[in-house]
Amino acid sequence: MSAPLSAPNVSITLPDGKTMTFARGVTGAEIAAAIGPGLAKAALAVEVDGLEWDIFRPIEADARLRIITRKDAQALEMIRHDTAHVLAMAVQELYPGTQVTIGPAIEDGFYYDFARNEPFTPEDLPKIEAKMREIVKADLPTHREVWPREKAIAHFRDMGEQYKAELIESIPQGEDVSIYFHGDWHDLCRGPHFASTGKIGEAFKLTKIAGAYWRGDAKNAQLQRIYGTAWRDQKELDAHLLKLEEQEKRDHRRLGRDLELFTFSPDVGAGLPLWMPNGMVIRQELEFLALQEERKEGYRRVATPHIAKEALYYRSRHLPYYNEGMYSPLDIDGENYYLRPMNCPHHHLIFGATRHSYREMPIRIAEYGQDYRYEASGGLSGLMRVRGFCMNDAHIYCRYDQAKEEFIRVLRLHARYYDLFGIKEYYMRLSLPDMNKLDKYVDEPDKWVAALEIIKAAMNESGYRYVEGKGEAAFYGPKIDFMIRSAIGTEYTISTNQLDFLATETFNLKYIGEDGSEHPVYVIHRAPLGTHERFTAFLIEHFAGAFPVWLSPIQARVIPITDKVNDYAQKVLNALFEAPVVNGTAGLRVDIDTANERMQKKIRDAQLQKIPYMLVVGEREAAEGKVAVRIRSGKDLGTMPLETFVARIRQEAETRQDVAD
RNA sequence: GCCGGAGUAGCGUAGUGGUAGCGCAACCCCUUGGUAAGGGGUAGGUCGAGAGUUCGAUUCUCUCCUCCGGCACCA
Repeated sequence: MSAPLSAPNVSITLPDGKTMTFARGVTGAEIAAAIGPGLAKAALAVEVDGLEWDIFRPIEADARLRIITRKDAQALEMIRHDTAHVLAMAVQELYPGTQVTIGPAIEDGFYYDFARNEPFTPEDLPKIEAKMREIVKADLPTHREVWPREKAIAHFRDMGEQYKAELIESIPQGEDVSIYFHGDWHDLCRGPHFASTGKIGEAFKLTKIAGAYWRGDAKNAQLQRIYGTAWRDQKELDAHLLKLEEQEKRDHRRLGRDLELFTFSPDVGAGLPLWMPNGMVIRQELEFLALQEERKEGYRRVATPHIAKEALYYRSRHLPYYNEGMYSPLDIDGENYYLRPMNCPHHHLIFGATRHSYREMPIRIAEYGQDYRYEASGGLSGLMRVRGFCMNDAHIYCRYDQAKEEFIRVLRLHARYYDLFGIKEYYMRLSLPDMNKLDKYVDEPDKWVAALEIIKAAMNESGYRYVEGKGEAAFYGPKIDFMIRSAIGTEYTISTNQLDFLATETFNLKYIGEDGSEHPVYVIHRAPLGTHERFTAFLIEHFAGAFPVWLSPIQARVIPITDKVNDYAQKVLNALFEAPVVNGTAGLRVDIDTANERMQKKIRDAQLQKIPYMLVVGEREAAEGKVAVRIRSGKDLGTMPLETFVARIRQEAETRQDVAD
């Protein structure tokens, strides 16, 4: 054991503020021993100059140390990684012959991938978890050994751990590898790990079983993955589980059913949504919004067919580059027709149908276009990922010198929409080609670079922050994607803004310049409201089904207290129907509940349907020409003249802005 | 597409080798009630589809469809 020495190179600040120093080569475990049993118990690890470090690795550099205790944020990732190890230990003990592969810490928890012929079943999870708790209780000590690469390969191969051996083989020759032991069980691992299995604590839970490909490649064998969640204490774990429950309540699939927004039928087909009357309201209001905003921006609307002949998709390069995403062709009189996966080719044909002067550029062609894509069956999810959808599409044909400014204008349109909906939880991704998979992208290096420069300049000038995503580009050019997360945590592209250098060639899209000759164009593909399907799915979750008044399928419900006031209630309803609304689908969407039920029951029903306004009318209101207004938060706004309420709800519908209460 | 799980009335669910219950919703009756479920009754199911095993299948087997959790895919 190293006590403090005379040539101190390593110093540590204890939780009480005191400093201790040690010689180089000391390990965190030795430091823990030196600082006394009380602290050693609290210490889960040590941190060196802000980097995570390993309690078993000799500290060679001059360094300032800090003890990591359970309370520290750094402890969390280590807990999760250690718990993954304990999971692997438990599984190998319970199911001999199971091979281990990898098991990292992830957001909220960890997983471990196993190779085993028999599938794990949901009933296995409690057994594995019980075994894990035994291993934690046993508090098995950890130690670290460094082996030469070749020894490690031979060792794991002898054990029958083919996957581990393969992993080590991918480490460069001549390098040593570290092996971590927890008791007798050991694994190739970079570390760091705690001093013993007992440090993990009790706040973990196995959550699900899944299939996963070895090394993330569908060509490889499929492994069995066990997921778990792990936290620093029970309180954190409980809070996490509660959060998951709350998120589930926002799931658009559940709310879509409860609020009768959309449905699916096996008789129609997977991924082909049926919009119900309530959902259609949202869809139409979104389209009205787009129509208004796009008119202000100089877009002109078109309408084009949902199918086209094979030749069009060869020309557009969809068949060479995007064939897998398209439905099989329809044979019509011996000729192949395809359901269109995108609207671009049709729009290009419209642009190409007439000659364009440089003076009239840019040309902005818009359509809420219905498309069909043969998405992988396993990827379908409610309205978030479908096979038939309607896109808020437009193509902007512009001169090269206009591209940057047009791109920025589209970004600003995005921003206006997002502000309107109060969407804040998103990020922008600059989607780039993957240089290792060049066959997925058209081979025009100079044009890729030029297009990228325009987008980057547009992003810098507009000041929007973004991340880069390799391998996310379209085959015809780079793009900015707007990324959101669904209630169950899956990430989706909700909107997109793309720059296309290819279409000018494939569709011979040109304008006549000042010099009288033809010049190429850039095409901006943009869908700030994405598809009706995905955008509505997102809005359902964003608002948890409680839409602002302008989007609410039913904006107000009249609730007569007794059938004696049904006539007056009907008068209230008619007044609302007749109130003019400038925006949207014109007129308010209201109904009346004349069921033979008590008012309390009717209020409850309206509340569950998340209707913004309940207008309770009884004999008092009828006598005074008033309505008693209750909002869905439960708040009672009191009695007000009918005209006062009409003015309020009209204002909300027209401004697309609810009055704060 | 791949691995695993699941489909019983509009929704949520119970159950069985001898063709099915319950709650909510729907409909009817009583009740005329002042801000989150009044009481009673009625109707509603080829138990996802097809085939096989069996005297007999919703139940067991197979195929398909659809959904769920992941993985892969997502121009």
